Amino acid sequence: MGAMTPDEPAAAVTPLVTRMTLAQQIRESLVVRIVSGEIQPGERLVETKLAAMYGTSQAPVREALRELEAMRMVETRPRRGTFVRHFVQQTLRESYVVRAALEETATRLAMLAGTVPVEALRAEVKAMRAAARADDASAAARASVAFHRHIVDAAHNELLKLSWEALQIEARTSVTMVAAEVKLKDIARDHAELLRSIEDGDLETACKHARDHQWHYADLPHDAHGRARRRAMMSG
Amino acid sequence: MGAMTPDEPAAAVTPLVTRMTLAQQIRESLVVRIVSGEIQPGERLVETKLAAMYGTSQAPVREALRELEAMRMVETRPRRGTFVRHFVQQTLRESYVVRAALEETATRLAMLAGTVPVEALRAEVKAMRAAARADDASAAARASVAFHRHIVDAAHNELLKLSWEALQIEARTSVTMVAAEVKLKDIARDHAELLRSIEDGDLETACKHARDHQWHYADLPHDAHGRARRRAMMSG
DNA sequence: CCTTCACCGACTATCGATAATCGGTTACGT
DNA sequence: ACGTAACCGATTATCGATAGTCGGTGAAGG
Repeated sequence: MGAMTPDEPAAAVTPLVTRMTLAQQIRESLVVRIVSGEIQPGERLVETKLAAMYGTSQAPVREALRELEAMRMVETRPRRGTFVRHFVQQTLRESYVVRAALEETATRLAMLAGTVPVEALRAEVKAMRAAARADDASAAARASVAFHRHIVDAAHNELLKLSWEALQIEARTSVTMVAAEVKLKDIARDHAELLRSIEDGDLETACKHARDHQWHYADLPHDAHGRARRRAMMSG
Repeated sequence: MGAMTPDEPAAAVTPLVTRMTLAQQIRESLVVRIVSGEIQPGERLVETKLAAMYGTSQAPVREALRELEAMRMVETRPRRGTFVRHFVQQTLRESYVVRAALEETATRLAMLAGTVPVEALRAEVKAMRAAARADDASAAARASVAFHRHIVDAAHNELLKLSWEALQIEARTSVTMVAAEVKLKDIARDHAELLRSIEDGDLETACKHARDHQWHYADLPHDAHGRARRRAMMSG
């Protein structure tokens, strides 16, 4: 584990941030260390060690761990301890299928409620096109995530949003783009098509489009971890 | 707050349940009390009071509250306290929509892979019928959850399973049954129908059935808190 | 009468210590 | 040598006590 030692509350440095509770600060720190890879998947997080490391008692650490658990970044077994989840355990492939489920529903809800933010979606597609021209994969990924988040938001279902966010789309999207060598222009095109079907107002078609849009990615080659799933997974 | 006073850990009463940590026991108790309405929306949950009430220290109570927060049943503002959400009932409603999304997909995956555990599903339906005859709502709820869990398991998608479990179906199901005054016989019948459509092998029909099955509950009257949702939410 | 500020009581956030439990290890009986 | 039971070290779950913060209250000032 790292050597980070927040020996000082650094009150002067973070006059505003110190408003956060210790637990929150510890949580954020752990998130960074996990996603950055400093803390390896499968690694055990010992409460007392962390407490010593951060210079606090066990209590705030426990709380931080609980929040991480809610975020699905770690796994806690009573009286056993908490462990960093294996990223492979949640393959990219799987995430796309779940995204498909949630986003299809989000599309349905948003269209039924007439709350689809068409303008915002157009803007994101535009951003994707620009990113494609500039060959900026990162920007394209961001726009794509924003596009889908707009839809999920428009569904006005907090729990749906929560579930969606829990998938940590951001963290996975960029990976896919690189691993699957997706053409940036194709991304822009795909989203434009999805948007068009939504604008057309045909509920079932749009929903199916939303679903297939994601299932498509699930079927792309990713990496060594993603065990090949049967082709049949592509919806008929 | 209510008058409930578990002055006794009731160790003799719950020899098995004691395997759970105090925090978990407290959480379950609070869930019941909140969804049953004993604890009103907006009500403040004072950690020290609860600790005294349950005969524990503040720590397990805090943990229970954190879990409730993750479940979106309460809201915590640092150094302010935690309050029961006003949207508990709506959240219940929302959960059915999300369940619908996930279970529809689970059904699709399981059917495509040919891994639907038909026998197990039949057994659960049978259990529901028995529960209906015995007028045992608790048993019916358990069978229903088991039924759907079988399907989700059969999809063989870890992340889907994870997302589904995160909805805390158990905690919510019993509530709906009471709150919505669902007829136990209807439950058995609904599941039997869903099962039949799966057995028939018609993918799209079964999927739609799986979805409508849940959306139906989302549309049931719950209580005064759940603001009515537009009928249009019922899928067309 | 309305706004400002120090003070007060109520609670939360955090601490340090203790009780309990888990997995592994060692000693023992066969 | 093998299976079983008591023992151990490590770590979590829980406790009881304390420090600090928040909202409200009432006096002081305009």
